Amino acid sequence: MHFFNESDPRYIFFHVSSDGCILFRFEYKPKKIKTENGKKAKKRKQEYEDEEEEERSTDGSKWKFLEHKGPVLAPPYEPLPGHVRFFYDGKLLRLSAPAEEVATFFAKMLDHEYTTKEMFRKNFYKDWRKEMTSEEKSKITDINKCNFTEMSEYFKAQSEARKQMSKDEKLKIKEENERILQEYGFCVMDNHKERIGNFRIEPPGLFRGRGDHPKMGMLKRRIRPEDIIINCSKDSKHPKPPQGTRWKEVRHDNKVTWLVSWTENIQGSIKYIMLNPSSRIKGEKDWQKYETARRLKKCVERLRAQYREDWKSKEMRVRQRAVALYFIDKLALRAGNEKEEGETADTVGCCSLRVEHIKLYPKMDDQEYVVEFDFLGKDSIRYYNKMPVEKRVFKNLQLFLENKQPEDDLFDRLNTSILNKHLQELMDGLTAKVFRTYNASITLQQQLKELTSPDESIPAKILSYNRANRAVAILCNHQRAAPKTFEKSMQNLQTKIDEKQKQLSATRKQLKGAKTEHKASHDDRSKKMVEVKRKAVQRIEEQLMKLQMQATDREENKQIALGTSKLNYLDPRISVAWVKKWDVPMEKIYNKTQREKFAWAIDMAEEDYEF
DNA sequence: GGTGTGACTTGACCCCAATCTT
DNA sequence: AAGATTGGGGTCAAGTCACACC
Repeated sequence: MHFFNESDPRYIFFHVSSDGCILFRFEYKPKKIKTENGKKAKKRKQEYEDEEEEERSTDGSKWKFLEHKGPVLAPPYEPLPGHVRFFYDGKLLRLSAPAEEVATFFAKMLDHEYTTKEMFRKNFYKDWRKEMTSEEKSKITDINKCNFTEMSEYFKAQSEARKQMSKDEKLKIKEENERILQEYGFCVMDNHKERIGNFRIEPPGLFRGRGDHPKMGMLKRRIRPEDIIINCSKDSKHPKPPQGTRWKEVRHDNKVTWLVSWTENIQGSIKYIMLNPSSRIKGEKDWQKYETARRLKKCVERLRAQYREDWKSKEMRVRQRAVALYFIDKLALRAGNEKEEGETADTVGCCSLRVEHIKLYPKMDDQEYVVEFDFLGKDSIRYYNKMPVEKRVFKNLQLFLENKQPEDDLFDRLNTSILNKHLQELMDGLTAKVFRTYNASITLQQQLKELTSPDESIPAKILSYNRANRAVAILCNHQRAAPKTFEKSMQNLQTKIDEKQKQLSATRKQLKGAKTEHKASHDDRSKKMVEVKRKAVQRIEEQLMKLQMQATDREENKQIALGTSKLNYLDPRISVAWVKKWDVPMEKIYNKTQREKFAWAIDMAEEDYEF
């Protein structure tokens, strides 16, 4: 059997009226499997299509046929060569293989700051001891007496050697990776060959949580076939476990989209292997998400009026819900589920805000009723913002704060489940996160409208696009650490600009000279010269402008990450429409992967698309 | 309601290969 | 050819939300 490799998605969609809102039913048709030629194939094709028309009905099944090769397991541990030594308390100590493996995890991280953190060291040491022989346990009693430097040096040398490999060797590795990708990186789901997202099982190592994580440094154990659940069709060719091993389970659950799962030992949560964002199943979901956000657009004013009304409610519960919703809407905060204390870093979202996270200022500078937010959100990224709010919100907040300690919940009568139940009643499919999607997308659309000037150049248009994107990223608080090389790369760019500037003035001077000469001689040759110089000036001006745009863009982007909003919050059809409207090449906005992920939108949206 | 679990989306950061510069 | 830079992909942690069960 062989497959199409080029993706040429086709879509069918229906409008379904519900509650005055238009719903879409997504029917995404990526490439078909190309089977044998001839009548038989034609007949099969017809069968597939007949099947497809009736599929995705009401029973919640996600697929009918699923076949894959299973995961790629982590490579087995390779013991260190004899010359790499470990010292305890200054004395050479030969470690057993299991203890050595865990020690190498630590050694590999030695240059990272977190290996100096007490919590990291403590957790590592505790888990490391579990891997030691009783003899090792009795000898090694203090992690501070462990010397991992030779191991660390060895790994550094290894990675150095890898960099120094010849072209041939590198090519071989590349080919091998390609082979593995071809073998394990694709599956067949309902007549389509689809790319798998993460087909490699996570290798063992030391857990590194984000922020101040209580479990940092713990051993993330090796996943064996016996830990792995395979999900595929009964009538498919089941993936084979490695010789002499067996899977934990092979199941055939078409109510879920994952192919492989296992339970991770740090939090005890389940990890999955799923399809790539370019797949039908992910694309449909993505489309659906934006359609829900568009339905919110249609009723958002009604909901806003409602929560403003609720600020006056005599029920505390309702007031809290209404203020929280106001924050979610206005500031694009996340819902804020409760978390188990001591299991994860201490971070919050809207519903889990605590008294200590906000400060109220009846007056601040020339503004009234200012709320200052300062808390750690997802991934322990700090959210800091000062916002003037309406008097009624302010008064409510004062009320919520009464008689509370800093560590008490701000919204003590509210959680995400209550909030989402309420939202569900207001609009079918509405949850807290839809507001983020809606506000992000609507902001992009508005900003694009506002910032794009019809007669600016393509680079200027791209700057406008990035600025619109940036407005969203700021709204959603998508920050990044300023790149380590930021200052330098900025400087380099500035040098380039200075040089261009010099070049420009030199060329301008030449143009002037050419003009004078032409005035004097009036011959063809001097006329040509003027033209040549004029063109040169123009070209250099363009180059200079492009550089300046780039510099502005980069500077403004120093601590802002655009990727997350682009990938997860912005209805791609807005961008596609914009690109088509202004004749900006699609590649300037979406790279190859993004174009694959958003193939449905590129296909669907015309320049008049309105979110 | 409260709690636990499962499935799926969102998120920042790291690394490396491709590309650009010297 | 070697070194520097950068974009993009991969990684895997950390969210959201639905649902089952009591």
